[in-house]
Amino acid sequence: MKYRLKAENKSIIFYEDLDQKKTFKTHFPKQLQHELFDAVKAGDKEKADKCLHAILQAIFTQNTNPYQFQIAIARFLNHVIELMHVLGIELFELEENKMLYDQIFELKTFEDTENWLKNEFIDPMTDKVNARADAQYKNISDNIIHIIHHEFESELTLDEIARRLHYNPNYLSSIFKKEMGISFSEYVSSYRHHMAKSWLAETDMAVKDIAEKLKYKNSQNFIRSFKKLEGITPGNYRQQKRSM
DNA sequence: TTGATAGGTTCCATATGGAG
DNA sequence: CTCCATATGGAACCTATCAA
Repeated sequence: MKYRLKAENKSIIFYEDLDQKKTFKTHFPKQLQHELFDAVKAGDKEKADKCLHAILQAIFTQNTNPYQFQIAIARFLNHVIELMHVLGIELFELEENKMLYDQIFELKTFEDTENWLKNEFIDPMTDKVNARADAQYKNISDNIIHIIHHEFESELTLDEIARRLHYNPNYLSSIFKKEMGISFSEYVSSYRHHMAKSWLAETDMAVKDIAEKLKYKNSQNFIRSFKKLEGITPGNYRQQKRSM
């Protein structure tokens, strides 16, 4: 909300003032900027760079006067910095921040401007978003695995875990797969299978008890899925291990 | 966000074989 | 023979995943 108020003060009101007095006009490609910011938020560097280029192109062709061009760039920079704050990214010290606007007027060519914006802002921001996303994915996956390893003896559903970690189940499913290479349910069943094998080999627990512990509704189901994975039934598996 | 789909789970009926 | 654990098959049902 604060951000919104600030943005309105800086851009909209300011912009309307200028427009009404008709002292000069700066054209500004809002739609493109929106696309650019979405690309940055999504960590899509390629698209971000493409959008940046398109924005500058638009600003450049619509503001023939070099002064207008620089004003438009300053405005754009303003928005970029706001985005940075919204995303919680700190690329510069405060003093540096003030000097940024001076730098605009030292940029001689279109290419200079594009490279400067790209290298100083857009790319680093996109990188940070990506790095953060990676770390977060890793974190979330680790959390899920931790839960699975500790609670495989109780009912485990993606919905329940999603609720606990405050994420959408679909989202969780996709990032888990991205990180681990297998889906949540595959991971859970393979972990349970792993535990079943070690119990069969190392304990005298009855098959039906193992089935119950692993949250199968009845032993038939456990036997069925075990056989599917292992090729032999739990009873046979145990015999085989015993005779070794 | 949604709907379709594939694969997994459950329920029910039934078979086999060992123990009492 | 009866009881129990183990094992299989088929149909209904459910759920995670994926693509749109």
